[in-house]
Amino acid sequence: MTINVDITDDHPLAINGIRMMLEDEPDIHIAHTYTTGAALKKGLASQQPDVLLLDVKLVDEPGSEVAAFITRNYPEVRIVALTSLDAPAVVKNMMRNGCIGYLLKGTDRSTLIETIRKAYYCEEFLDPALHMHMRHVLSPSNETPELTKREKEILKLIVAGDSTQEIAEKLCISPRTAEVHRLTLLKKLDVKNTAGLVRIALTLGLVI
Amino acid sequence: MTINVDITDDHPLAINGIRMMLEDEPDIHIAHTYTTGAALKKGLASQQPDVLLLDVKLVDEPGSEVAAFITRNYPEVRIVALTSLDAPAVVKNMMRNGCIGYLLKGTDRSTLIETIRKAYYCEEFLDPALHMHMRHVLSPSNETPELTKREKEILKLIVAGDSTQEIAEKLCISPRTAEVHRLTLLKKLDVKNTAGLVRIALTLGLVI
DNA sequence: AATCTTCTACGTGAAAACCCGTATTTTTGA
DNA sequence: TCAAAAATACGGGTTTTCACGTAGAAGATT
Repeated sequence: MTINVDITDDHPLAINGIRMMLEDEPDIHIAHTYTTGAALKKGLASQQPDVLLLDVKLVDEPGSEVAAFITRNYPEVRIVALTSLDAPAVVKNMMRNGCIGYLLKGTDRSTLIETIRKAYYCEEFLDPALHMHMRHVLSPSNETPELTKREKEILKLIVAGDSTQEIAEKLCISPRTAEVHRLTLLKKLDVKNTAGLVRIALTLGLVI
Repeated sequence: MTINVDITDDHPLAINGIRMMLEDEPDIHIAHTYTTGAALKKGLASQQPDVLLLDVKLVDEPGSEVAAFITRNYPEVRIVALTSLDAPAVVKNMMRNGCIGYLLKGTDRSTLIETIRKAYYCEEFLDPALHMHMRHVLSPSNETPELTKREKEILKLIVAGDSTQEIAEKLCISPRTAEVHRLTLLKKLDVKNTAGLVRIALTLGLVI
């Protein structure tokens, strides 16, 4: 039995690091590695791995959206998020989008291997480093509402520094409407001002 | 002749990746590796490398400040920034704080080795991937003003979501003064609103 | 067909942010 | 030591953001 593993990380160095950790395992085979979400999607079209190690921050699109895409189109691929981000909202976001495991990049070799084997058998695994704080976060009572397409659009413009007026002009909508979206974002992301929106958007990888 | 190299990166995986790239070079010896700025500073107190590979984003403090600290206290250490950030302002910031080289994490093995050797002989080296766009950026006519200690303090609070009023209370200064600092930041960083401040601060690693 | 969500649009008012100044004290550095 | 830079504080004004509403149209889902 051989577990085929794909790796997607925008840092070739990180890919090398993972490869080094796995190369002595006879039952784990690194099939393909990708550095962008686009390359990954293209590669998956022709061949799917058993387990995919997926970075949360990619250069071309948010890892959460890549995960959602894969879950929708290739549900048999077990996705393990592998990242340095340990914010509860990030973990929540990735798990909700179909990841079966979540590892921090500070993980050691044996944990990485164990996680891959568990993922292969469709067993969920969270990094021990965040297990403690995550249980209540991942409970249904603590759901971060998902953002709509429009809201993500607005959020990107806010991060880019556009005012409500400018957003309205760019999207050809009323300033009132743009403002409503802004206020909805404040509530959904549970922050109180623009600074919070930008910070959340950047740290959660909601925008590129 | 052996070049002693230290590596500081908050991702152990990245450290492994770098180590793998360098382990077959007889003249390069990896002396110490660190995952935080604090650990690096502590280690440097007892032993300094010839060349330090330094990530721009660390968990405990901005890489630019670590670079400034090392340049001030251990000027004989040649610092090579090694990061995935390719924004002109980031490069500028690191070079100004004493780095002699700047590599992107997408770099290949031979470039990494060449850069380390050049750094050892105090030769400057910028990643070819950004060489084109950087020349004019690094010219003296295009200087980003440095932020004062107080301004960095204010900036952190802004990123944290505090209003001018709240900042004034926390720092025990007049709201007017807090506002002046905010406006100074807008001008120095050449953005037009709070969203821009937060974005710049986070992408440049000015705050943690 | 009915329902739910999303996107759209509007009103009002308070708070915050932003832009133009001036000016004193403290700190830094040449 | 003397000049420059930084930190402090204030006035008056416009623009933007934020909070509290209501409500119709389009689309998806059940």
